[in-house]
Amino acid sequence: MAEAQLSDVRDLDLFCAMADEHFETLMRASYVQTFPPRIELIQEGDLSDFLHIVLTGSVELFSTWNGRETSMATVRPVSTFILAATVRNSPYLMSARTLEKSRVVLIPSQDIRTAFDMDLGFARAIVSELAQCYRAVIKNTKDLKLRSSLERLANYLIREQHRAGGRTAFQLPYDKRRLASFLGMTPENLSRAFKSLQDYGVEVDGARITIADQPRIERFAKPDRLIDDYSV
Amino acid sequence: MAEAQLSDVRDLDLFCAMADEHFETLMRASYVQTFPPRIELIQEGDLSDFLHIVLTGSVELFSTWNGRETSMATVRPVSTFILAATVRNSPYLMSARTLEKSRVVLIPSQDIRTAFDMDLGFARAIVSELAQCYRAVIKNTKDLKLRSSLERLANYLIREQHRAGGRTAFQLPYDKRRLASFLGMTPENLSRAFKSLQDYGVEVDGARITIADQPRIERFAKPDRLIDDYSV
DNA sequence: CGCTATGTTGATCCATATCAATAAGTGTGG
DNA sequence: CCACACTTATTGATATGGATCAACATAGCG
Repeated sequence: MAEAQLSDVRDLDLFCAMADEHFETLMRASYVQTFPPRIELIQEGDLSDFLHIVLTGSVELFSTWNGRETSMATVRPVSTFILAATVRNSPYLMSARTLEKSRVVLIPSQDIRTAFDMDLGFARAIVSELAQCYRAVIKNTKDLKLRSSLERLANYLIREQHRAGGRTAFQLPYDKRRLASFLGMTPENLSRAFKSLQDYGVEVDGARITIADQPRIERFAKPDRLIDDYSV
Repeated sequence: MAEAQLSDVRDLDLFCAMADEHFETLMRASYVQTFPPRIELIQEGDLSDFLHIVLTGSVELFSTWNGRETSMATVRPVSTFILAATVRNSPYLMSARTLEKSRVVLIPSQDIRTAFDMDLGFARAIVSELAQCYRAVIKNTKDLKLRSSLERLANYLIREQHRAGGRTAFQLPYDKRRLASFLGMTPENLSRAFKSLQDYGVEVDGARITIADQPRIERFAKPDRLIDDYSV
């Protein structure tokens, strides 16, 4: 693995408290691979052999049932995914596919479990990461059950704006079809929802969003730290 | 704490691998309290001071936003709740109220974190528990996003039947109003959904449900281990 | 034994899905 | 480098699942 990438991994919350020796052992056991777009990295139901880390590109987590499919999350660099399946040694509950050309680290699940037992800092980090993932999904459930699709979109845009550094204009990070699925709505309904938000000072030009009237959209969206704050 | 209750706690997955000494320290720092029905034990947004364990009775986890409320889960004996907030030392994302008279153990969050650092068996159990909680919420999200309300009800009934030992007849564990909210629907809609399921051989008499034609309801519900199996 | 909360049923409304047609990109191979 | 195919996005028309409103029934409970 290239030096720069290695240090990106090292800097992850999950690894930064780990002893050098243990980290190096883990990395020696790992693989780095570059995948083209739209490659299925993981199929739900498969047994968890590796913890995955996205170095570059992006990966979509999605699930299917009875011929239907829904987008569950998008993983962006640099972060891990399917940690829960790894530590429980259980089948994946979600599938994963690259959205674009992506570089991914694969760490054998067994080595993760071994490192957990040997390194208290790493153990603490795993717990912290898992708890954060849990809380993120709870927030997502609240978003889904307590808000209408228009409210979900409005709050999503406010969160994305925040993630883009708070600028009034920013780009949607992936296509609208996926966004619709992530927000639990159809592409047609998303398209109409964007139009409705024009009344609240949101301008849409393709993937470029401009929040022209911040107080107005926030008055409508009512963002809540117990749903929308990533840090809490 | 009474001997029988203490051993119930000891037998929890979370504590059973823990050294005696550490478990006793934890229990000495804890409180046991009995609460009447409909008491709010936790308010979302409050800081997490205690890990809670339900010994008897039952506790509802719910969330609110903008004047709306939704039921997130029901905790039944003997299990813990809000472990994630405890380990992250963060505000609760859900409120909790007793549904009936309930006996609850309160373990100071700080003692949990101390025990984590001293006892590898406990650390492993916490990780395992958190990962399981995470996976439960993911399953719930898949249920919500991939299924109609009728399908959610049908699968819920099949799961409850399983939990009741697989008998054809069983009781709903709490009132229909809460069940509706948990399933993400209105009480009126739930009432009609129950009527619709009569066509699939489900008989409803108050809180008593009879699955008269198991293959029929399963053909409709299409239960899936990656959504409905608690053990996976 | 009434009172209040819960559950049911009917009528209606609304948010969102579905179906259909078109437009606009986007990538590929000739 | 362009033409074609294919996917994505938009828009309109319509259908429908589920919500809301209202009335009534029922059942715990003080």
